[in-house]
Amino acid sequence: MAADEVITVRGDAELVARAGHLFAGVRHEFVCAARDLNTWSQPEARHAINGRLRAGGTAGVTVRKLLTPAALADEVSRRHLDHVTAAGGRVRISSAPLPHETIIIDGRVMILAGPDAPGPREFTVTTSAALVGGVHALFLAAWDNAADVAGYLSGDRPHLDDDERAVLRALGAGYTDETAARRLGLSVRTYRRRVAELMAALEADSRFQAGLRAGELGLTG
Amino acid sequence: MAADEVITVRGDAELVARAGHLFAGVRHEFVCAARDLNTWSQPEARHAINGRLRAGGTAGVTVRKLLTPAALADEVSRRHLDHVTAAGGRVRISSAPLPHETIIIDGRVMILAGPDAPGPREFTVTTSAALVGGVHALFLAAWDNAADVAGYLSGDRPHLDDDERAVLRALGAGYTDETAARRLGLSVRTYRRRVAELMAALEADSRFQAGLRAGELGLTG
DNA sequence: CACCCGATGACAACAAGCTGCCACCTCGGC
DNA sequence: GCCGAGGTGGCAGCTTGTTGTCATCGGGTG
Repeated sequence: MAADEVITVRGDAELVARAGHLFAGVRHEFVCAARDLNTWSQPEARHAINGRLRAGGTAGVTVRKLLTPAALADEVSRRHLDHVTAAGGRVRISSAPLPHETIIIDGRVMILAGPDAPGPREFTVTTSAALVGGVHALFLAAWDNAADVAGYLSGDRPHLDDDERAVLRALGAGYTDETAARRLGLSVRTYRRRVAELMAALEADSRFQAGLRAGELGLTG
Repeated sequence: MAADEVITVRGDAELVARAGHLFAGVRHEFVCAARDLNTWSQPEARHAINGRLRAGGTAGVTVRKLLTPAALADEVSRRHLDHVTAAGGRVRISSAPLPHETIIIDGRVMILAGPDAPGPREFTVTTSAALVGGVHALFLAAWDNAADVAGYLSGDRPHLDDDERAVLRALGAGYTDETAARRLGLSVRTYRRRVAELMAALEADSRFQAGLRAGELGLTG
C-alpha cells in the first residue's frame, strides 16, 4: 500500500502555477470532458493555458473535447470550438451531463475540476496509472456514444414542430398510413404529404432511410 | 495544495482486508463499470465481497453495472447478471471498451482496478470528492448511452451475417428494391424475402420502423 | 365584396412493396 | 439413382406508398 501521486490545488492561479507545465508537455493526446467551456473563472487562466498548449506545438497531438449542448449556447464558445476543429481537434456533444472538467494528457496525467462551489475552485491532479487509465476508458465509452459536433450542428436538426413530431411518432409506431392518418385526424393524402415533407427534410430517399436518419438525429425520444 | 486520500493496494486479498468494509457500508448506490466479471482472480475474493455487500443489506441501494458484451459470453456471468437484475439492480451493455473495473460507492468512494499485469493486480482506492464526482459523471455519460441488458439480449442483436448486412446497407442507401437486388446479384423476389426476414428479426412492422431499430442497435456502421 | 393564397382532402394513376404459390436447382443422405 | 430439405426465382394478386391534378375552404388584403 502506498500513497499515490495526487495533489489538490485551489483556484485557477495555483493550478497554472503548479501544473501549467503539464499543458506544455503534451506529446500525442489531449482529451477533455466538460459541461461547457466556462471552467476557468478568470479569462487569464484560460489564456495562460492556451499559451502553454501552443508553446508545446500541436503537431501530432490529437485533441478531443466532449461537451454538452450547453457549450454551444453562446457565440464565444462556438467560435472557440471552430478554432479547435479547424486545428484538427475533434469535438463531440453528449446528451448526458458531464463533469465540470476532466482533462487527460497523454494518458498519463489527469486534471479534474471540482464542483463550482463558493470560493476558489478545487482542481485535482493525478498521475496514478490506474486512475488515469480507468477514467480514460470511461471517457472513451462516453465519447463513442456522443455525436460529432458537425453532425449535431450543421447536419440538420430540422427543427420539427409538433405536427411533424406526431407524424414521426406514427411512423415509428409502425402504423399504416391509413391508421396513422385516422389517429392524427388527417386525410391519408395529407398525412402522406407530411411524410413526404419529413423525408425531404431528412434528405431520405426511402422510408427506411428516413427511419435511420431520425434515429441518428435522436428525433424519436 | 494537499496530498489526497488515495491508496494503492496489491492483490485481491489486500483489497478485501483494507477496503472490504467499504462494500458493507453501501448506503444508497453501488455502481461499477467493467469489461467483464472476471476482475477477481480468486473466487474467494468475490465471495468475500458479495458477502460484505449482502451483510450491509440491499434495501434502498441502487445497483448499476455497466459492462461490455464480453460479460455475456459465458453462462456463469449471465447467471450472475440475472441475479443482479432479479435483485433490482440494473445492468447495461456498452459497445465501447471499458476499464478493467471501476467501482463507485455512494458517490464517495471509488475503487479502480489496474491493468491485468503479471503479479497481483493493483487496486486504487480514493475518496477525493473531485475525483469521485468527476468519474461518476463520466460513468453516467457512458451509462446513458448504453443499452439495457434486457434489450440487448432478448431484444435481438440478431447476429447478422454478411448477406443481411448487405441488405441493410442497401436499404440504408435508399435504393429501390429493384436497384438493390441488381446490386446484390439477387432477384427482386429474394431481396424482398431478405428484407422481410430482416424486419421480422427486428420486430418491425414497417420499413421506417426497421430503419429506426437498425439505427438504435447500431447495425449501420 | 372580389381576390388571392395556402392548406386540405378527394380521386386517380402509377410505382413500390408484400406474399402465396409453384417450379427449379443443389446438396447431402439413403 | 432416388428422395427430401432448403434456398432461389418467376408470376400473380393484393396492399401500401407516391404523386399529380383539381375542387374546396378559410383567412387575409385591397
